[in-house]
Amino acid sequence: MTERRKSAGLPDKRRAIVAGALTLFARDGYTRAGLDAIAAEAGVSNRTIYNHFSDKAELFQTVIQESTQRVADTMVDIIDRHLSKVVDLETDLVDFGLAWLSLLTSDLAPHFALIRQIHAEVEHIPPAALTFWQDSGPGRTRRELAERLRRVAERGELAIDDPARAAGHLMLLISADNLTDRAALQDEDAVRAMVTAGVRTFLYGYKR
Amino acid sequence: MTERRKSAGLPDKRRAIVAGALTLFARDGYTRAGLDAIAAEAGVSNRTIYNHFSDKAELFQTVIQESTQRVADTMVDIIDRHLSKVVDLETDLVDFGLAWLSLLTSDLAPHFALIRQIHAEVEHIPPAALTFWQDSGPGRTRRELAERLRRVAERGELAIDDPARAAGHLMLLISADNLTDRAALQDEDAVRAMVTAGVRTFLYGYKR
DNA sequence: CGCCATTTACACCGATCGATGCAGAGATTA
DNA sequence: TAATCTCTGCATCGATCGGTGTAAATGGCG
Repeated sequence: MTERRKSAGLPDKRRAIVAGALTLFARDGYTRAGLDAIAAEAGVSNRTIYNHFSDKAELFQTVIQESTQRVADTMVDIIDRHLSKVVDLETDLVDFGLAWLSLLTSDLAPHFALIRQIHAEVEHIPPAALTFWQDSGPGRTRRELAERLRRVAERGELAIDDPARAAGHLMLLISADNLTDRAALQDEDAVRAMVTAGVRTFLYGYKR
Repeated sequence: MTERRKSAGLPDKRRAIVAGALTLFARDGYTRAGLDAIAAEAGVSNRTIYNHFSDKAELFQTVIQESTQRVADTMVDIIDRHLSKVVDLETDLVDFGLAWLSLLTSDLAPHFALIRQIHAEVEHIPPAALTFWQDSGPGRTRRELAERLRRVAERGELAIDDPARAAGHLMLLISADNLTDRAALQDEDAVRAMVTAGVRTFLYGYKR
């Protein structure tokens, strides 16, 4: 993978650091998360972190990039799996939405807390890093979803003039208010009802 | 208004502190915002802050409460102004959405940055304070909007079985991706197009 | 004027934090 | 074995921060 200098020494230390940093950055935010706590979480010496990253900021950016990469991969997978062959549109969209929402309570959950940290720290993150994240994360999944919707529309099942906007609307309607009402994510029936309602609003809004 | 102890002394000091704290909390977040910086922003001595608030945490909660109160008042005003008497549903909803979005670039803008801070700090805020904010802010506006939509539905212009959910959908569709694509808020035509598209998706999803 | 509450500047404390230096332990490769 | 690299623990530095004490200054009100 990432070619390593020479011999041994750093087998998974770097991975452990990034994983631990994700955990703490997600929960505590950039400023609150101390490097000592990150080192402890990663089971690594404080000093070792500076063998792999020059800076706390660089570590933060690395965490963002790697977590975004992994989550976007998973999301694209979900899109492809549910929307490549559409049989019954509403059923497939609801299943897609349920798979989508299941990420929020999966082992990828810390990522979404990290996203909230990014939104909060937006004034203190280099614009280049922001646009990179935007493009490789939400932008990528949105393009992928838009392309799937465009194909469905081509077959005449939906009337969509702006697939990107439609993709945005669908993602919003599926996620609904998971930010304000996170407790509801525990109730499976409530999740299904929320997703179904969102899909129907989307569907009847775009139905041919 | 809020009855003050006795005589003079604290005319607007407290207001200045809360206003300055809002500015800095919104931009820098709870941890990064220092009390010295807040005092400077408010044109007040560091020590004076502790004459009005026992704690940084208490100051933060006060800022949240007062800002939420004011913004919610404004939002309820907008709802009432645009949706009390509905003439042409789409036109009125679009106008409502434009007024709604205009808040994001108004002098109330710092509030929405503060909201992002709340979302990020959600693990470090007393649950009671969270539910209070949730209920008096987003919850209140949502209930108000839901009530308006319910009345419109009663007159037969919309088919809504769950007004609260419909209100949530409408707010989402109007705001669209203002979080990810904040640059678009500067372009008035783009904003109108976004709002119109959101309203139409909502409208055709709920139209009778 | 004189009482009283508030404000202010300044000094200070203890704690935390990011970051560095260093010396030694461990492991791998030539 | 010797050289090289990483990891580790520890000590430390400088800076920042939340919060307090204090004494002087301010200004309204009797």
